[in-house]
Amino acid sequence: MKLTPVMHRYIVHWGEMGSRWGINRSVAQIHALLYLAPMPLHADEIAETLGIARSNVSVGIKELLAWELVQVTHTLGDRRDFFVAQKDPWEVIRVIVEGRKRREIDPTLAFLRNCVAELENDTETPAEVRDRIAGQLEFLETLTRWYESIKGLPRKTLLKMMRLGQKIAKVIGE
Amino acid sequence: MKLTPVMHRYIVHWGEMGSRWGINRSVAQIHALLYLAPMPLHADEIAETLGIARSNVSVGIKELLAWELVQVTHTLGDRRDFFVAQKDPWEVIRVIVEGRKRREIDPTLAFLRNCVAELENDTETPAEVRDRIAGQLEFLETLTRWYESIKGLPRKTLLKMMRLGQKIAKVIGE
DNA sequence: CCGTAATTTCAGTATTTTCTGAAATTCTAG
DNA sequence: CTAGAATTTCAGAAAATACTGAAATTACGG
Repeated sequence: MKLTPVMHRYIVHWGEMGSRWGINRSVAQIHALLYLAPMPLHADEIAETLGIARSNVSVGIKELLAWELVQVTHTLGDRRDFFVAQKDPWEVIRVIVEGRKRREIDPTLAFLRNCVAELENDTETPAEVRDRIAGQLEFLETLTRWYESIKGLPRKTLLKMMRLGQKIAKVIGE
Repeated sequence: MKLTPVMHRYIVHWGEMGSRWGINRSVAQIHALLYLAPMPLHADEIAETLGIARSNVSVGIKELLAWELVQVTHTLGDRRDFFVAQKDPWEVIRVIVEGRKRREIDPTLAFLRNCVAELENDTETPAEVRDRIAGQLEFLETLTRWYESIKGLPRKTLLKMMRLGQKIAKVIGE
């Protein structure tokens, strides 16, 4: 796919952002390209457009499929896989947040619970350390409970809640 | 500082988490250590406890100071710098979110605005691409406006708003 | 089934990031 | 000032991560 200068800059920026957040640059670039592309692309075209190896695209796409940020489609008379990205930014963020929560926050919660349980009868670790870990666990639990309760709400409701929050802030700020 | 097994595991876990989120492992470990430590530590002690080079601690600490997650303190009769971490988990998250917003989200917003402006009279880029970028920009702006309005609210108010959200979710969910 | 196109795998290589240790610099007590 | 302690800098080494290309596998039309 031919990239115009703006598209080019967009993809580079997104790759850069990705790597700052612990996402492979190529993966982020593939995602950016598919996010912009008006039509489904096949792996060879992605590789050629981004100037990376075909095999690299294969691995990257697999990751994006696992994240459910990209889907496979097909055309009649073409055996190749074509890929399309989720185009709704709200949905993109939702999927990323949910994924990182499941892959990173949930295991951390389990880990902290385990630490706190062990510290129950651990006499060598200072009490202050135990309290600190317990406090952090409680904080994370508060946050995730909130997230779990609101994550399924329709977008409209979320937007209303955000506007409500802004109003409250305005009143308090005066 | 002598690490008990739980402390050791905690620091390792935190280092691991850090690197998944684009934070240098040593920096994350130094932060974890100072977060647990009941008293201020000096650089040599940090290096020895974590088994990393003194110079590495120097660089890591500088970064944590820049993030304002760690502060320097001194003791009478001791020329060395001692370091303490911010211990309140709410404050830790607040500082991290604010920092990443300033360093990454704000420049991205500026970048997207620039893209949209250029696309005004760019005939070679498909209209669909322009709309996509504009949509993403609007989304990000909605999110940051909300964040900016509530970020200064007292913790109590935030907690109330979270509980309110959970109630709304419960009612809608029924 | 067969032949070929498409895709995936993965060992080796390249690149990027992180870390070290020695040297330079800064700081302070005397 | 000066001496030594504390800290920082930074070039080079080490480690981690990402990428390539060739070979293997899979998938499909005929």
